[in-house]
Amino acid sequence: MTFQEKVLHCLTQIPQGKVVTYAQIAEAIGSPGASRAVGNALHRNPNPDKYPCYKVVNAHGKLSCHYACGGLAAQKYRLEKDGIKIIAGRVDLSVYQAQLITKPKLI
DNA sequence: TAGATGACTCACA
DNA sequence: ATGTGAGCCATCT
Repeated sequence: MTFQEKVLHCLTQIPQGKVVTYAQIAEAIGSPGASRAVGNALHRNPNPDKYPCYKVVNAHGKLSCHYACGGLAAQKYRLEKDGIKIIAGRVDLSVYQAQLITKPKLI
């Protein structure tokens, strides 16, 4: 399982109405600090339709301005549709940050 | 194999 | 609050 596979798998584990940060994913897949690499994996997301990459935000809860699957507007739209309130272009991590209990390595 | 790149993060001014 | 600089990891060229 490649790094990208792990990242994508984590995306499928994000509960509806929640979001996660890049660093969170990196830590969940066993590579804490690889937040940048996570961004890379999402950038090369092979199935943007299957993997909810729009649920991934940076450490400040802000949406990625480089989101390539419909643009920032689409990302915001999907998040709101998931029940996530966007405030000033960002989400309230203290409320919407999900706990990534995903452990691809153990499965 | 080495160097450059990026959807990041943290610390400091 | 905003801007800059350095560190980080996986992938690309």
